[in-house]
Parts: sequence; structure tokens; C-alpha cells
Amino acid sequence: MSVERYNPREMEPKWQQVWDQAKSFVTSDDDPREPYYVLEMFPYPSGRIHMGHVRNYSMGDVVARYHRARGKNVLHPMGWDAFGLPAENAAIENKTHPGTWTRANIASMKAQLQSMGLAIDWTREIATCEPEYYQHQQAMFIDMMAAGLVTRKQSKVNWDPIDMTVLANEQVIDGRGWRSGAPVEQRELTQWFFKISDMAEDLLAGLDTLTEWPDKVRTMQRNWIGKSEGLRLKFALVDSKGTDATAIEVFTTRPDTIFGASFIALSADHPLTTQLANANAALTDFIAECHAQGTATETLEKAEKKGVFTGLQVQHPAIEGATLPVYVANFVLMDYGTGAIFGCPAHDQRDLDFARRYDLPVKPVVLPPDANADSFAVTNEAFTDAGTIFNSGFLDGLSIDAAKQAAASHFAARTVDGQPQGKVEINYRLRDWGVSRQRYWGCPIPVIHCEVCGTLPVPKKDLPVVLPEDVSFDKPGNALDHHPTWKHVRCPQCGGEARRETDTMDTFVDSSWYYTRFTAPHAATPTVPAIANRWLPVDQYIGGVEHAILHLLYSRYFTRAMKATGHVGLDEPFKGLFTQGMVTHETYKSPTGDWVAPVDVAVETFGEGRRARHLKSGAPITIGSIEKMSKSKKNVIDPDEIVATYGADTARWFMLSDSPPERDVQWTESGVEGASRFQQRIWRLVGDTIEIIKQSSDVVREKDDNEGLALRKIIHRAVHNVGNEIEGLRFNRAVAQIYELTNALVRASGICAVAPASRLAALELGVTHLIQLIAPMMPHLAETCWEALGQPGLVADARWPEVDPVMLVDDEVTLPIQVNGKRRGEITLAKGMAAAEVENLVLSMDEIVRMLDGKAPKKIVIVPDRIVNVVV
RNA sequence: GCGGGCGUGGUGGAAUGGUAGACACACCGGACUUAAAAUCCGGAGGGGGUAUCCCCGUGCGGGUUCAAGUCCCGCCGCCCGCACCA
Repeated sequence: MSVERYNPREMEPKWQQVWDQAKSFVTSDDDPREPYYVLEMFPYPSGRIHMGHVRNYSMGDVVARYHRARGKNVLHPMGWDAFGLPAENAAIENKTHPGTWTRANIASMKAQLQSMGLAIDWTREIATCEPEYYQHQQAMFIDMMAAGLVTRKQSKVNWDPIDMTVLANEQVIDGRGWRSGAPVEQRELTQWFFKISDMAEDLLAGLDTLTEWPDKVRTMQRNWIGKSEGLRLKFALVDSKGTDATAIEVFTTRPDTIFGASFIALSADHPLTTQLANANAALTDFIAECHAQGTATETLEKAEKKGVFTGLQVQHPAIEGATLPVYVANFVLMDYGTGAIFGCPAHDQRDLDFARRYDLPVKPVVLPPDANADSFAVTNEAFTDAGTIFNSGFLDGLSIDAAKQAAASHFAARTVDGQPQGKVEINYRLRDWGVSRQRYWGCPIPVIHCEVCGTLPVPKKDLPVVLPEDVSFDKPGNALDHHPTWKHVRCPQCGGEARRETDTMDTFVDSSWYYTRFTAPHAATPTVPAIANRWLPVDQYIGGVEHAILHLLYSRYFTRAMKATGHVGLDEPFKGLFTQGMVTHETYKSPTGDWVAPVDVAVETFGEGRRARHLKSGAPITIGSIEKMSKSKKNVIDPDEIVATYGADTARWFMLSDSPPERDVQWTESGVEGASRFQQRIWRLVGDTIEIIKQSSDVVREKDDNEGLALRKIIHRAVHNVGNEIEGLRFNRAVAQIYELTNALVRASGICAVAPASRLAALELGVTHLIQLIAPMMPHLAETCWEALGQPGLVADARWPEVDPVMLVDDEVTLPIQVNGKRRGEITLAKGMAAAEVENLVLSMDEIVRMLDGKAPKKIVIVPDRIVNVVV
């Protein structure tokens, strides 16, 4: 039988058009079926899709198409995270407008995504850079201001003096701006913040409800929020030495070690430090040194503990008459706790390093369980484990936890300056979310500054605050700020001259609520709460683990903020979360040490080994390590080329095969070819089956014989298993199940061609079901086969095949037989046979008799329908 | 330093405490072909034996169990996240 090869280049565009015209994937809000919302993290429109996108969207599409087949009303939208710095950089380099660049990129990426045949409702497409989207973000910002969720405060930022812009920490490399190379300065700027830290406790508690999230992500968020319980403790100054302070407040999680205190350390940015520096040149120098060090985050780890003595002394709060020296130290952070600590060198490594450097006392107050109180000493390693408190007056003999409580109540009952000396306090590592960016290409913050009336929100009737089109990027800095007229407005309150806020919002704000907008993408309000609440939370969210903290935490916060302002009625936006692995590829290097792209390399195998040479020059190429696909290492494969050569279905299938989706997948030529061959194999199987049906049309079909029945069992089991694996997002295992079914069907078709009467019906059923099983993964091939088989309608609209539970049950089982835990044979028995009967049968088997060698078995373990173990 | 994860053939990977290596890639042999590609059939963890078979084997060392890749303890190695958070 000769069947023509399947031609994806011809069939894929055809079916894409059919789906489009039939509006197959357009989702209606008032469909009575159960709603299901699947979403992949929306892309940044960089210009071209990459293999990571292909993997991400292939997975989401399988989920979407599968749940459609299960009879759900599936929402599967797509949009663009379209604001951000790359567009401005491109504008500077190419003399274009960021909007022109971005919109062109969206157009080309959309065409690429459409060539993948994704089951997406494109009528809901949104781009965050369009006023239709960001006006609603501005409205919500105003609502959030009114609800007290927004604040404006001074904050330290990384400032690039050449580019005249604020840099994110990742944009600071070795203390220098990533583009300008200029040394980065720390600057105090007034910035807008979302008060996310007010919600720290709620965001922490909510993590426990997210049972369909990876533990890893929940742990990362928990650590990021960084809750710690401790004591705020006042140390009275012996002498103010001309400052206005009478006491220093510290935060500690170890009040149990108070008797081991040997110094106080202030942050370089502590208000008291600033006062003292006025009259202390050494201190001024030291503060400058701390600031210089501050930006080079990577080197902090190894930075030596250093400090300067201030000349101040405080009273020890628990030891009558004792005093402690006050230092300014480089390892104390101003924005955590109170910006001051007490040092207990014996039980904190940093404090110990500091104490050794400045010859301060090291007094142990926690005794390890097996140590002797008279001889225990701390030398170069602080003791931080559990033990018993000693050398500590009223705390002696207590456990650490008991001592913490005892110290807390002790200091709560005493006063300094008429206030309690100690107060239990919970601190969080989580900082408020600074959203001000001094950039043009972002959502304008809808605020007006008036000399007379202060800072006011733009009245909602004046929204949107639209970005001006006529901007110039000739000068470094914020093009919005440079615009000649844009920022000059009338005060909405007094009508006098006023100034627009020229900061735009962090692009993380844009992506913190887009999933909500998809539920009502064209509404005149940010959301239609009734509709949003019906769709949300997102049932399955899929994306890269690199967003495990910021994007997901901000989105969780923003949903709560939207609830507080009446835009949605829920706290947690994403019910199920899946974080996929990266796409990797081998790297190649030329003799001169330059990276070489895979398309320019020919790899050949010889026996065990492999070698590579340059395709054009023939020069030898070194095969390097397997790395994440990146432009810098040139180990990228262009999805367009794969789609053009093998078709989208092949790319999708390969992305889902072999590797577990949460792990990295290695892109290989041979793997893609394998996927392509499988596509042809399915097409041949369908062709052969049609041929068999045609040729045996005059054969009288009989009831299944044993072969036919066995095949039916395989088919039902495959349908059952593939469904389970897709629901668990174990696509690689679903693929393996499909391969097994295919192998069984190909074998069966060979037999059936000779003797069709009692097997044809089973084969036909199997092939039809197989096409439905592959449909979520290779939708174009599936439609082609579906049509060829004469099935009605589109396979995209077909219901997932029903599984007959009877077919999942075997009446016979093959049990392995172990002797002393080692497999020695097997026996096929009726299912559910009584243990005594099994035992008799097993003991009479020749192999077992021989193994026993006349000895009586000591024990026989029989796990029904599972295994038999004879212990001798 | 803290937190999390991983370690199985030549490779990617399967395996509710119950037959280790499913499925795929690569490889080898055979069929078809003038030939090649494609396709189909078969082989294959390592070692030993003519063979029915036997021994060894999931990073290393112990332990629990009738039974351990899986559970427990201790190491080694690799990866990821956070990182002077008091």
C-alpha cells in the first residue's frame, strides 16, 4: 500500500483557517458549561518567538484542547507585556518610536504564534501599551490611592549618572551601569510605592491555600516575605554627647542572649549616625565607604565586618552598672528592623567576626547540651544551635524559647523614657513595592503635583493620561520629563499651574492584573466583577520559574488590592501553577574560540563518539556544554525554521516528548526527526486502516475474537491513561502511552489486513481514538486524519472518548515470583485468586521446587494480584 | 551561610515500598532496493555459560523490611533560589 507523505506545510495553514472561520476557539461568557481558565504567561514582544515560548504555549494548548474535549467552556487568551525598557533602547538605536517598534514586533510574533495552531481566543487579545488597557490601570491606581494602598516616600535607588536613570539591581554589574559603564550612585528619590508590606501576613498565610502550586515556589515566596518574630528593645544612652537621642532601639530575634551583649551597632544610614557624623570626620569617611560598598551586592558576602566607634555608651539593660560601646558598622541594614542591633558575639557569626576585630568581649550565654559550663568557650565559630541559657542571671537554666519569652515579659514591664523598654514585634523582609520608573515607555502614573494643593490624583473623567507620541530620545533620561508641554497642566482643584507626574509604572504592575482583564477585555471598566469572578481564579497558569517570586507575588498582592477596591471578589488569582523547565542546546565553538550557531555546524557520529565541523569552511568545531538557548552563545534554534521544515505539530510533539515538563529539555536534531517520523507513522497507519476498511467492505464483520478484545483493552487503557497524564501535566508520560498504543495498532493493522472479520471494528475504533488522543498535541495532523477517516465535524470539537471501565479490568494477572526477594519466575493466574490457592500453585511449580531444593519455605508473602515472595 | 531540588543503560527518561530500565533517541543486525533514503522485522545494562540459566547492577557507606531506585541515618557530587534580614 502506498500512501502519500503527510505534508504539514500544506495542511497546517489550511486547518488554522478552518478553525478561524468556524470561530472554534472564541469563548463566550454565558456558556452554560463548566468554565475552565488556562493561561500561559504572556510574552514580551521582543520581535521573535523562541523555543521557550513554543514549549510554554504547547503545554498550555494541550491543557486547553483537552479540557475543551472534556466538555468545559475553556478560556485560553493571549496578550502582550508590551511596555518596558527594550523598546526605548531600540528607539534610541534605530531612531524609531518605541510604540512603532513594539507594535511591529507584536504583529510578527502574533503571526508566529498563529502558525503554531494554538487554540486561542484572539478576540480577547490585549497589549499593555495601549490606552485601552492602561487607562484601567490608571483608574485602579487612583482607587488604590483612595483606599490608602499607595504611598509616596523617599527611597534609595541605584542611579546611573550618564544615562540619568534609575537602575534595577540586576542592571548594576560590578557597581557600574550595565549600559553606560558609569559607577552607580546611591540617590534618595521620592517614589511611588504600593504598600505590599502591609499585606505580608496575609500573603504568607495565603500560601498555605495554594495546594496546586509547586512547593518550591511556595517556599521561595515564604523566604522572600521572610517573617521573623522578635523583640524591639531600648538601650538608654549614658550620655547623649550633643545629639537629641536618649536611647537606641534595636530589633532582635534573640533576646535570650541579652546577657551576652557586648556592643551596639548602628547602620551607616541611621539618623543618629547622621547626627554624629557632623562632628566626626572619621565617621563621615566611613559612611561614604559603606555607600560605595552598598551597590556591589555580589561582593558583600566576603566583605569584612568593619565599624567605627562613636564615643557613645549605653546602659546594659539587664546588668546593673554595665555599659556597652556604640559602633557604626557596615553590616547593619537601615531598612530592616530599626537599623540598629545589639551584638552578641558568642552566638552570632557576624557579631563574633566584628568582636574579634575590635577586641570586644565574647561571653557565651547558651551552653551546648553536652558541654561543661566552666570550660565552654567560643573561639572562631559562634554557637547558634539549641542549648541551655547560663551566665545570664534570671534566665539561667531556661531553654532558648523559654528565655525568649522570659526576656520579653521582663523588658515589657520596665520602662525607658516612660515607655516600655521591650516590645514583641514581627518583622518582615518584604519591602514595599516601589513602582516609579523614570522612563517614557510605561503606564503614566495618573497624578498631578500642585504647589498649592499638593499631590492629587487625576480626576477619573480626565483618564486616560495618554503618553505623548512626539517624543525625542536624543537626550539621556526620561523622555516624558523632557517633553516641552506634556507635563504642564492645570491643577484639578485650584485651577492654577501644576505639573504632571512624569514617572511611569514598573512593568510588573501591567502584568499583575492582565489575567483579570482577559475576562472582559473590552469592558469600559477595569473588570466586570461578576464575569471576572466566574472565570477566576485561573485554573492552570503555566510559565517559567524565573517568575516564581516577583511576578507571582505582585499578582497575588494586586488581586487583593483589586478586591479591596471592588474590582474582583477573590484573593488568590492562580489556583494551579506549573513552572516549566528551559529549552537547552549543545554549544559549539570554532578553533578561534567564537561561538558557532547550530545551523552552521554538521555533527557526525563515529562509533561511540561524535565530532563536528563547520558546514561551510569544514573547520573542526568543538562540541561544548549543554546550555539554555541564548543569543550570546548562539545555541538557538529558530521556531520559524522548524515550523517551515517539519511543521508546527512536530515542534509541539517534540516539546512534549521525553523530558518531564518541569525539567529542562534538550533540543536535538535527532529528536525532532524522530517526532517528524512519528507524525508520518500516524499518517501511514490511518492510510493503511482506511485501505483495509475499503478492501474488506464485503467481509462480514464478526464479533471480536481474542485478538480483537485484547486490542480493545489496550485502546481503553490508553485513553484512560493519557487523560490522567494530561490532567497531571505529565505530558512526557502521555506521549509514551500514545507511542505504545500506536505500536499496538500498527501491529494489529498488519494482522487485520489478512484477517479483518473479527478485528476490523476494534482497529477502526483504536485508530479513531488514537487521533483524538494526539489531537491536543498535534492538532493539524489530527484534523487531517479525522477528515480522512470520514469522521463528522472537527476533531477539535469532538468529545474525549469514553472509557469503558469493564475494559480496564483484566481477568488474568501475571505475578512475578520471588525467592528471598529475587525474581525467579512468574505465573499467570485468574485475578483475585485466594492466597492459599496461589500458594499451592506456586509451590508446585518446577522452578520453585528446584529452588527450594527440598527445604521447607520459612514464610510465603502473597500480595494479591501483585507479587509472591517465598522466603527460605 | 540559609532554603529547596536532583543523582537510574551510550542519551532523554519510566517505575502507588512489589518483575529496574516502560517509551523515545542513538547504535547494531536482517528484509525490501541496482543503490541510497524511507519503511518493516529483530537485538541490546555489565559479566559468565552451548543452553535451560547464574552472578553483579539505580552516586558512596550503613540501616529498616519478606521485599528498597523508592523509607531512615551519615557522606560525596551537581543544579536552583535567597543572601550581612540581627
